[in-house]
Amino acid sequence: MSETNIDFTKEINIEKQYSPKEIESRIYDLWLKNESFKASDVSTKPPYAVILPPPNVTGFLHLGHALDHTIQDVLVRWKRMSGYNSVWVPGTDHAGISTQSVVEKNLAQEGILRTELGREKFVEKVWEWKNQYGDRIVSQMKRLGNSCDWDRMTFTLDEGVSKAVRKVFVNLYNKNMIYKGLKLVNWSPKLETAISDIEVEYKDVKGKLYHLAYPLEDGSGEIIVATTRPETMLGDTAVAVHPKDKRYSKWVGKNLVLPLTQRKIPIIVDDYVDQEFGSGAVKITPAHDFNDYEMGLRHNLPMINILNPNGTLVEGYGAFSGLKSQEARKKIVEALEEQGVIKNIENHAHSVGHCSKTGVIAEPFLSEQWFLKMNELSKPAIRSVESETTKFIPESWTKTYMHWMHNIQDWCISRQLWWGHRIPVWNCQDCQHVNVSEDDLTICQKCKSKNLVQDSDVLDTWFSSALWPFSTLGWPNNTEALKTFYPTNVLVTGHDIIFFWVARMMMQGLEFIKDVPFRTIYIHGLIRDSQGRKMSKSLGNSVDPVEMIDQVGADALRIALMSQLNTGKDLKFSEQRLETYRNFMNKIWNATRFAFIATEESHLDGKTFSDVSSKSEISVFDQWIVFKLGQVMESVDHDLENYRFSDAVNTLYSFLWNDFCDWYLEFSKPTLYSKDSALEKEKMATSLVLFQTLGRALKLMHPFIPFITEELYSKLAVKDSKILCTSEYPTMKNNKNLLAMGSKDAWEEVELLKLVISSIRNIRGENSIPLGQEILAHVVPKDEKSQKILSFHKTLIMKFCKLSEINFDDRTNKSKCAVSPLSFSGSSLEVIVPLEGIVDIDEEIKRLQKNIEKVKKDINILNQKLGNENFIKNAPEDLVESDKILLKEAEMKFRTLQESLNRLS
RNA sequence: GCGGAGUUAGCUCAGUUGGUAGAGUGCCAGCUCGACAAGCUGGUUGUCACAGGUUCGAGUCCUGUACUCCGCACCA
Repeated sequence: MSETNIDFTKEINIEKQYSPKEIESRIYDLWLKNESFKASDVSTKPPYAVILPPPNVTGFLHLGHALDHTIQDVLVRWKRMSGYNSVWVPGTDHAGISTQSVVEKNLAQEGILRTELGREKFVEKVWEWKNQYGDRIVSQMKRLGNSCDWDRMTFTLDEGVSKAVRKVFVNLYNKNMIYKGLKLVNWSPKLETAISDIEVEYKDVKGKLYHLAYPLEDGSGEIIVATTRPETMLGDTAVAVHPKDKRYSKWVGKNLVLPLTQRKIPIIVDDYVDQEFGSGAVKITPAHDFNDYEMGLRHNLPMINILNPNGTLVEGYGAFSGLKSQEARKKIVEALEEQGVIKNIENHAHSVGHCSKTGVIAEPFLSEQWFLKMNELSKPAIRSVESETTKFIPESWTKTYMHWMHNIQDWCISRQLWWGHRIPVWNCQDCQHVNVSEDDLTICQKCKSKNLVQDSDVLDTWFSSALWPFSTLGWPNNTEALKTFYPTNVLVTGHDIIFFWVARMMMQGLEFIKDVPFRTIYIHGLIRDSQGRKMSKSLGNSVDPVEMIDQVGADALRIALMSQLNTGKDLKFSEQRLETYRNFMNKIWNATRFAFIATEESHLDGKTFSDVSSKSEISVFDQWIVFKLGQVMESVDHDLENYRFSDAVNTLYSFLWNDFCDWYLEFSKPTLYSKDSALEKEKMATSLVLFQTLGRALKLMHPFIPFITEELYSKLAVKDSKILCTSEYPTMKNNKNLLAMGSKDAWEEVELLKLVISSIRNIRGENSIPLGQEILAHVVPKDEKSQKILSFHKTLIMKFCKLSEINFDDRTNKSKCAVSPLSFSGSSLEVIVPLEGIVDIDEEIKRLQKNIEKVKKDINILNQKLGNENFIKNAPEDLVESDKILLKEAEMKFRTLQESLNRLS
C-alpha cells in the first residue's frame, strides 16, 4: 500500500452546506481521467463481473433504473475496493418495438409515413434517432455515479453482437430447434406484428356473453352457442359438444347452417367441452382462438382467417369488411338480432389479453412465424437452479422461475418490424431453397441462382438480449474477457423480466457457453409511489430521478433508495426519506469540516493513514470509537456479502451520526480545543485517530455515496491513496493495527460515562431546566471501579451536563432532590440533582412516578418468570442468573425511586 | 383454481437459533453549548391482523381465518 501525505492546509474552503451539483460532475470527471472503472481482461486479481441490463437506447432514466443501477454500482465499487478485478459492462438495447414506434410517431408528426418511406430509409431514420438520443441515457447514468467500464459499452445492434445473434440463429436452425410455421400467435393489430406469449397482459374486462342460435341444416332444430366475441362467428368451422352429452348425441355428425354466411359447419365431439357451461355447445373458430385452434388441428377443421393484420375484417363480408373488430361486432350483432339469431345477451366478466406495449387487445392471429423450441433448452436451465449453480436471492423467486420453465412453450421469435436483427434467412425464388447463413448471401447455396430474397422479419429484441452475458464479452470469439469474466457473478434485476430475460439468458448461456451466465440472480422489488401505487405517466405520480439528483444530489438519492432495500419487497418512494439522507450528507460534510477546524496542522505532520500510537497514548474515547469502528467493518462486510443493503446503510448511518458525531466528536472537543500545552501529546493522538476513523468511515460509505466521500477524502490530511474509489475497502483484516487500539474495557468505560451523562440530561430535560442554568449534581458509584472512572472524567461530565459542581459522595439530605438509580454491567450508582430553588418539583414527581411504573412492570415480569418452577428447571442457567440480577437491580431502583418520591410529596 | 409475498409505533420499515418489542421519520418541549437549525438535548408512541395450538416462555414455530399485493392458469 502506498502512503501519500497530502499537505494539510488550515485554509478551510468548505462551505457550511453541502452543495452536490458542482462537486458531482467534477468528481465523475476525475474518475474518468484516472480510468478508475477500467478492468483488465487479464489479471492476477480475482474477477468480479456484473453485466448491466441494457436500458432502451432512446429511453431516459427512471427511478427503477436508479435503484437497479445503484445496487449494481454498490456491489461493483465494493468489490473493486476489495481487491477484485471488478467490471461492470454497460450497454444499451435497440428495443425493437418501442424505438420503432417512437420514431414512427415522430415522423408521422412531420407527415411522413413509415410505409411511404420504405424499409431502408426508415431504418436510416431510426439510426439517426438513435445517434441523437443514444447518449442521453448514458449521461444520466453518469449523473447517478455508475462506475461502468465505458470502454466496454455495447449496443445490441453492434457488429459483434449481430455476429453472435446470427451464429446462434444458424446453429439452432441447424439443430432443428428453430423452425418456421403457420401457427396461431398473439398479434398486435396496432403494431401489426406477432408478439410473444409473455408480451400479452391479461386484464379483467366486463364484457357480454352472446347466445346465438345456429339452425340445423335439415331444419330439425337449432343449437345455442355462447360467445364473448360474436364477430368471430364468421370464421366458425364447427360446433363442438361433449361426447357424453345426451342432449346433442342425436345430432352429432349433422351440419349446422352458419347465419349470415349460410356456410355449413359440422357438429363434432370433443372432451374439451364442458357440459356444464352455457348450453354445452361451443362454436369453434380455429383461426381466432387458441383452444379452438388446438381443436381444429385435432379434427382437421378448416381455418378461416377473418382478420387483416391491422385487425379489420377481410374482404368478402360485404358491409362488415374493413371494419375494426369492435365496430364489426356492433354491426354483426345488429344483423344477427334482426335475423333472430341472438337469443340472449348477458353480462360476463372475463379476462382479455392486451398487447403489453400498446395496450390494445391482442388478437390470436394465424400467420407464418419463426419459432424456437424451448423444451430441450429449458432442461439444463432447470437443473442449474435446482443444483444451486445459480441461486436466486430472495430464494422465493426460484419457484416462479421453475413453474414457468416447466410449462414452457415454443418462443415466437419473429417480428414484423423493420428495426432489429433481420432474420438471416434468404429464400431462393427459383428453387425455393431456404438459405440460412451467418454471412449475407447473394447466391443460392443449392441452385446458385442470384434470385434471393431475405426474410423480411426481424428477431424479437429479447433474442439478442438473451445472449448478452457472453455477446458483450466478445463471443463468438474466445476472448480473454470471456475467459476471465464468464460466468459473471451476479445479475441484478427486477422481477418483471424473469421470464423475458433472466430465464432466456440462462438457457442460451448453457447452450452456447456450456455454463450458467451468472452465479447469483439478485431480484429487487419495484418502486412505487408513497401510497404504494405503481408509478406511471397517466397517474402523474412518476418521479424523475434526474430532477431528484438536481435537488439533493446523486448520493442522497442513492443511499435513500438503498436504505429501503430489503428482502426483495417493493419499496415506496418518499421525498421525505430523500430529505433525511440529504441531511445525512450534510452531516458527513460538516463532520469533516469540524475535523479541519478543530485539529492543528502540526499534529498530523508526517503522519500516515496506518500510523498508530500505542494504546497507552491514545484516550479512552479514541479506543472506544476504534472499537466501534471494528464492529462496523464486520457488520457492513456481512451485510454486503448477504445483499442486506438497508442493514449496511443503517449501520453506517448510526455509526457516523450517533457514535462518531454525537459522542466521539463531542468527547474530543475538550482535548482538541484545549490551550493547555501539557495536552499537546493527547491532541496529537486524538487528531490522528479522528482523521483515521473518518477516513475509514468515508471508505466504508463510498459504495453507497461515492461523490461526497471522494470529495471529502481528497481533502483529508492523512489517507492511503489519492483516489478513494480505487483504494482499499476497510475490513477487520486489513485494519488489524488500527483496530488493535480499540478495547472492550474502553468501550465499557465510555458507555458508563454516556449513561451517567444521559441520565443527568434526562433530569434536566424532564424538569425543563434550561441549558443556561448551571446545576449541581451528585454521582454516587457503589463500587471502586466506577468511582475511579467517573472521578477521572469529572470535568467532562460537568461540561457535557452544564454542571457548576459535581460531587461523588452520597448526599445526606436528599429532600427536594431528583434521584436516578442506574445500573450498568454489574455496577450500580445513583445520580442526585438537588432541585430546591431551581424548579417546581411537580415535574420531578411526574418523572419519578413514570419511572416507578416502568420498574414495577419489570419487577412483575421478572417475578413471574423466576417464580415459575418450570422456568427455573428448563431455561438456560445463564438466563436464569441474569434475570435474577436484573430483578435485584430493579428492586433496588424501585426502592430508591419510591424513597425519593416519598421525600418529595 | 395454483403459486408467491405481506399484515409490528401516525408513516416507512428492522426484528437472523423462541428469552422483558427496535430504528428512522413524524409529533411535543427546551436550546444561536466555538462542524452542522439540513443542527443539538430530552420526551411521547404498540391488543406485533384475528383465533387456536406447541412451550416454563411465541412478533418469532405449527394449524386455521380475514384482508392487501403480485405472478400464472382458466374463462364458449
